[in-house]
Amino acid sequence: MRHDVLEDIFSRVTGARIFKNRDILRPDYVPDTLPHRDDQIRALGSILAQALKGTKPNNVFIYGLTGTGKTAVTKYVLKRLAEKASELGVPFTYAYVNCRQSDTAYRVLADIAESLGLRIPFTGLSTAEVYRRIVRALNSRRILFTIVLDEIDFLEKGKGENLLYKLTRINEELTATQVSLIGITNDVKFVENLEPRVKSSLGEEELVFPPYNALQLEDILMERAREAFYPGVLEEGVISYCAALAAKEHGDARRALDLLRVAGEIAEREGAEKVTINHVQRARIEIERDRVEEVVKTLPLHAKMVLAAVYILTAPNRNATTGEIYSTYKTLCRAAGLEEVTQRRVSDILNELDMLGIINARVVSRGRYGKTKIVKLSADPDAVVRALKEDFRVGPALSSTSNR
DNA sequence: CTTCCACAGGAACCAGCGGACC
DNA sequence: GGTCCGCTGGTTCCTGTGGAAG
Repeated sequence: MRHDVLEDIFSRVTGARIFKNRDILRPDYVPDTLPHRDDQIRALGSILAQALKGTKPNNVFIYGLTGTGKTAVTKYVLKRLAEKASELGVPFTYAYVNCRQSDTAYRVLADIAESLGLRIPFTGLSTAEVYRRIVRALNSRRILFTIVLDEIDFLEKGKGENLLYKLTRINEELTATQVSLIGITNDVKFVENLEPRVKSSLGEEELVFPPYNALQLEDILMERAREAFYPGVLEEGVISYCAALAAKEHGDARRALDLLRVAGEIAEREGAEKVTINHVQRARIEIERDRVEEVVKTLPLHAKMVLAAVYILTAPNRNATTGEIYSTYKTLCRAAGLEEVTQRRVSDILNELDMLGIINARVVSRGRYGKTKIVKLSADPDAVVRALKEDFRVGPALSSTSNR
């Protein structure tokens, strides 16, 4: 995202030599070794190894917080298994679906179909039709098929459940092929709310990925840093500092890697010879800022309007209520010549902004004075306002009404 | 103890769009 | 070219509710 062609050229010219291979620190890079995940690799491996004998492996459910290596381990084991299977001449394939990217039943099925080599249009077919095609494709050949549903909790409620139910029962419709499922989630509550029949079927085996502690994160970072950076460019303590920061946030390895990568980028940008702890501190701020701007920029129009209203009403020590926000929002809309949405919708928008971590909304009862949400900005206000101004010109309205 | 504010948030439904099918 | 989809971003109507004021 922050990759900049010119930057590379500049740094080469100015002779900054920080990164040997930056991509190794990217979150989607699957390394050859996964430190401190031997137990999980062994467990998953022994479950899936059934496939090599030509029998269907049990379905697996994998839990663990973000950045605990669930995806990496799963991909790694499946890749190795597929290699082994083709070596042994066992017909085995798998589909990997990220349910956050493909967050509807239709898209999940489309992804699965595509890994089977079917061509499925973006839209236009009914989900039932896609499902039928998958069944037909599976029946026409003889393979063991594993479906990975990563971030399964992102499937919409109701419909998603239906899909899961269907997938757990798909074997009943199949003759030649057997399908096993791997569900991955970081939301423990998701499993609790699952329909019992789906839960029991999907959870034939369960695997828990514990968070990494600071020391383990350090090992991971060391390993990657060796490949990613030139020797000696990391100042003493940088790795353990990244590890410590990420360990505080529930041992998220992705976070740790991001910090290290961005710190390196900052160092390179300013032509420093070494990556220092100060670079890491700035990296933390920059990552957060980028995230906020990215999220705000892609917000729908009225969500931006609502956010602008929140911005105007909240100062460091002042919170806003739903009612206040709604009337400010209406004023903004009128000023911009827009039709305003209902308060009901604004209430939902506030919840959405809360979930995105841009604002902080909690419902309180003020007794006689009713029940409301009190809202404050939780993201960096400067980042918010910068993103708002960029593609939507509330600039003048904001600065003239702003109480900052 | 009751009232009653100021909303929360569920349910159902809708318009309009892009896109594939036949 | 009509028909059928799913998705997004709404709408309408609604019942529910914590706790200060009376």
